[in-house]
Amino acid sequence: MDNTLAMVEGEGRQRILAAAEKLFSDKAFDAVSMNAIACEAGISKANIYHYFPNKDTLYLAVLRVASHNLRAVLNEAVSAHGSVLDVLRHFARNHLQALLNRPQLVRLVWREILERGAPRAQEFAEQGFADMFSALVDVLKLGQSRGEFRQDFDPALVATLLLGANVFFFQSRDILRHYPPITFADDPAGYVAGIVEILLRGLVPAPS
Amino acid sequence: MDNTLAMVEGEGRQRILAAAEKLFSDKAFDAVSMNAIACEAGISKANIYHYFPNKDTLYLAVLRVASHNLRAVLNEAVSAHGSVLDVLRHFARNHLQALLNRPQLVRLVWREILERGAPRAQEFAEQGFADMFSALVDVLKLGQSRGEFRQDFDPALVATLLLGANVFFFQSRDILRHYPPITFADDPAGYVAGIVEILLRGLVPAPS
DNA sequence: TCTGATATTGACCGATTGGTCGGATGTTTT
DNA sequence: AAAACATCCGACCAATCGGTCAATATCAGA
Repeated sequence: MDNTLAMVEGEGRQRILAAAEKLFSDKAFDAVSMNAIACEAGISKANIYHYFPNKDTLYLAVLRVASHNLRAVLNEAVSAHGSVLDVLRHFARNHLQALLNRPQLVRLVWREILERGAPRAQEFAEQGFADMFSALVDVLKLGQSRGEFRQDFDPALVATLLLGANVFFFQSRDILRHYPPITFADDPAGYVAGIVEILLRGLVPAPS
Repeated sequence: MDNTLAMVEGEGRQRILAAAEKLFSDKAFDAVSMNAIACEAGISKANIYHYFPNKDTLYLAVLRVASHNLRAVLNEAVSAHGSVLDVLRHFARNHLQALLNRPQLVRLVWREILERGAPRAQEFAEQGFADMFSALVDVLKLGQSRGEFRQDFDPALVATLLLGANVFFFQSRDILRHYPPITFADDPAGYVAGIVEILLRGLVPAPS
């Protein structure tokens, strides 16, 4: 019976996890030392080993919670209502906004996806993908069954296209920014709106 | 007057660069030791320092040549002729094919883009971007001026969308593969064809 | 054949790495 | 109070890190 201060069950653990998440999201696994993590967490290095048996386990734990949180954030951003078209628009906008709101989590998980030879936690990433995909594919299928979308495209392909556009925007935002003809680098909402509009209406003028 | 064998001016240099490129493309900077590079190149570690003053310089050199080669490969893939529509299709297909043909180069450059706090060679990446973008934007603008495309979209935005779709496909191909509703993970040509078709015609049925 | 320059190496260096250990702090339970 | 427990840390360890250096091997031009 004391939650007086700093003793609320696993407080030390979470301090370590938070510090590790912060550092691992900026630099790669080998570029982050246990010393740096301990320093960031304000504890001693040896103390980390009281909670985690080794560096890999700690990293795995960080990745697990990060993936879980990111998944929650993204799933939360999905829910919408109204016409299929509105749902699609909301989905795209909220998805990108969620990515931009939690850059640490996104970078952490995405780096793991890109690293080779070490499928340490591909399962996590796949779970996140699965959720996004199925939700988006469902929306598209609904649109098709309602006749609001044409029937002759693969919903999974369009889902890939849309999610990819958002992820790409997130990843290369800094580069896009100092590139003259691009005006939407700092206007994610405008970017998404433009993309969705193009997706819906296409590049080719409608036959009159 | 001897190119008999193994003495063709900077042969040692290139061996080192090749080994470093291979290792750096799989693992991050700190995860690759000079020892590993020397071993991969079949020489001694000390010998590396005869050609490169330190690890950073070597990495920079690797990134420089990789970026240059990637840029050449991508630019080569761009050239096309025929109707604007055909040019666009060729562009998209060849661009993705170029990415898939040189996964090492792409991963190397792209990792550098994603790493934080160390803009070691962002210039290289930006150059590659600039080329692709301007080429693609030009195609789209041409289509607009010819009236083959509608006028009310931002060419830079569509270029981002298309390039992003390809990069995203390249990056997350492994994940896409073991995801049931996706049938195009091993069919890049089909993927690109589907994407371009959607881009051109849009999701919404043409008004009859 | 001598000479100067370029390649190449093994041995070594200080620093840092991930990880261990014994003991010093409490806190809780008995 | 004392045993039992979780928490925390300074000091230490072997291994590896990036990097240096003196010594050799190789070879072109004289």
